[in-house]
Amino acid sequence: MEDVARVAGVSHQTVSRVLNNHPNVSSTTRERVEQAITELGYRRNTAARSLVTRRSQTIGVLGSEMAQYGPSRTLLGVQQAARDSGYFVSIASLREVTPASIKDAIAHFMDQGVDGIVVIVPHPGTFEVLQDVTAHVPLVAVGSAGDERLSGAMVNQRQGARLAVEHLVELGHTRIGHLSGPADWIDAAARIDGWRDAVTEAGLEPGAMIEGDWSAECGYRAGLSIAQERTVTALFVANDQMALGVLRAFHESGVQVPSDISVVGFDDQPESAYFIPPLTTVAQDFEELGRRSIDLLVERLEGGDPRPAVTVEPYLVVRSTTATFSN
Amino acid sequence: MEDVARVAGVSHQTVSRVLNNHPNVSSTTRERVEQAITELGYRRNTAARSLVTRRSQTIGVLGSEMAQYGPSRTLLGVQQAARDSGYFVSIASLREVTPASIKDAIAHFMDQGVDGIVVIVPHPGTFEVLQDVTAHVPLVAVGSAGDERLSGAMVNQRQGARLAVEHLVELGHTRIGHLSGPADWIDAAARIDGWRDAVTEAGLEPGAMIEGDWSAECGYRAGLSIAQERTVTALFVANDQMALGVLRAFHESGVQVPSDISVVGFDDQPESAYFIPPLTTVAQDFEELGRRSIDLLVERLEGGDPRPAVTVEPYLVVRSTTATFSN
DNA sequence: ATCAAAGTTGTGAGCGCTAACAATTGCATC
DNA sequence: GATGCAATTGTTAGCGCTCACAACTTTGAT
Repeated sequence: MEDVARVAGVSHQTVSRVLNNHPNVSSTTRERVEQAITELGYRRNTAARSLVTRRSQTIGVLGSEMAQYGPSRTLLGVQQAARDSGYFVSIASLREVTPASIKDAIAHFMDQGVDGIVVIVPHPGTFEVLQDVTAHVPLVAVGSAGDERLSGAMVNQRQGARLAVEHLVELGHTRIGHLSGPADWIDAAARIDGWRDAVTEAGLEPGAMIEGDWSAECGYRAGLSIAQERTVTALFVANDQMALGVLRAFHESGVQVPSDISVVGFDDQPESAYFIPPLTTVAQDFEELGRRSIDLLVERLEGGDPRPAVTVEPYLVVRSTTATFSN
Repeated sequence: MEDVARVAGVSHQTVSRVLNNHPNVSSTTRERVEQAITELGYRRNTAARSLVTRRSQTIGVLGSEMAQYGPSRTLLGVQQAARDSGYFVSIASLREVTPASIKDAIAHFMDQGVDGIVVIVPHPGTFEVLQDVTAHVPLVAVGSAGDERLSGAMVNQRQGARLAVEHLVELGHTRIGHLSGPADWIDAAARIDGWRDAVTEAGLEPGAMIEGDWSAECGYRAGLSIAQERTVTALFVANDQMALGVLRAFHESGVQVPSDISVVGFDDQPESAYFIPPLTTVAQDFEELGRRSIDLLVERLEGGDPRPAVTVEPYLVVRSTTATFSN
């Protein structure tokens, strides 16, 4: 910086002012300094800057299940938005989600001196742990509806489930089952509620519900038992991976989709359009979710008042696993 | 730090020595200092430390296609290994891979003052761009076989393709086609070579090859045309997503898998076991790939000599899309 | 011409840490 | 008991930057 100052014929402080866009710098000096900067290829030292400003321009992203479609996609949005807002993004992904591993990761971020933290951990216990932690920096949890202080953007899961059910009701189905995610997951619970509400509102009895674990394997097993019992004519599955397993189980069991049983998934992964048959599913914009969460966090970092959580709306994508029921 | 020193009754420098595991500190003082540290909940300031040591303990990870299975999985390994080695991980994922966006991301990392960079960008042009950049820090490119100076760990793609072909040959197939990835991608090219070599070595003529783009959609289209022409009895597909599309195309065209045509994929995504029918595929350990690459980088960061690239071996997972050919 | 107010630039200190060196201590040797 | 050496501890400076404040320059009104 001293070098730049010398070349531009000003003091180091003036260079600093140019760099920080201070108002009271004459345009001629500013130009001279900027020229010196490009001439010398000068880049300001982040460590020194952080030392005095006590801000690192870094956002920590705490994630789990990062190999899955939803979270990895959300991370993409988070990362892009953060970089666009001039922040560096540091990540820590949890191999296993335990209070200890969460605290460990938060400590890691505190050591690093991050300015804020985004949590992309869809597990239920997470938020209680986070409340204890009090990281001394703003913290936003993607998809959490729990605590006002730490809730980021979230997808209206309930509405997504409603969309799926209403579609099935319109097709004339009266016995609509649900293969859910683990009931203690926030998202899974919301989808269960949405399913039950929408079915009830349509004047129907909720069909059988099976609690799954999000995996294709468990979808397969659930599918086999549903195929055997045949108590429902339509099945709302809480994610596309389980739906894949269900489709295979039905295929093996001789259950025709959609003529015997209709199936609706959730997530709209890119592959879902190529399932056999192509999957009708509820799409959610994960990247947007990430982006919005960062916007919220950045606003808070730059001194804005905590705003209410924002909601991203899902939408239905109709493909070939749903058809009118006519028995 | 001054506070800790006061509590422990020593100078700040001694505290620093304890923190950095310097040898010449008596065990009694060390203990006293450590106790003071936990008592005060002291954490050393990274920015100040970086300022004087000129190292940030941060590794930058440059990625693209992060929503895909392979890259996101690799990132997981990279991230874990880096954290285990005491480094922070900063990420920048490219929305589109262009020389400009790559240079931009590298500049971002240089601004941040990362100690080293890992590149997880499977696009071919990347490496030429990286050679220009000369980031002034060690740089490792995952999966690159090109330049000695920047090659990290890589999967033996050629061997993977060979495994797939040999399996098909053993089953009695003589007309083995290939649905490849974009031919200018490093991985795709290696798989093409491996396929051609293995087929030739078995004393056969290579069957038809179609160049795809990794997507399920393109697999679907390729599958339709292959089903129509029926010039091969076995198809080696360069990734599982395209294989999914192929399976659907065959299903729609009335081609039975595996009795009419056998199919082998590549990657072994978790879903592949639930395709209809379950996919025989070549598995590769992406996390290991990431871990090894970081090990290489860290070694270089800590002053080790540049070592030759390490190789991760893939293996075949036989499921239900392959069967003996007997016509 | 004189002064106040605003605009512009420079000076000095210090953020929290580590590296180099200086000072002190303990201990074996002569 | 004096001497030398190693082990341990303390002192000082400075990494590159921003902040608070001081100093200077311009402008326009009196």
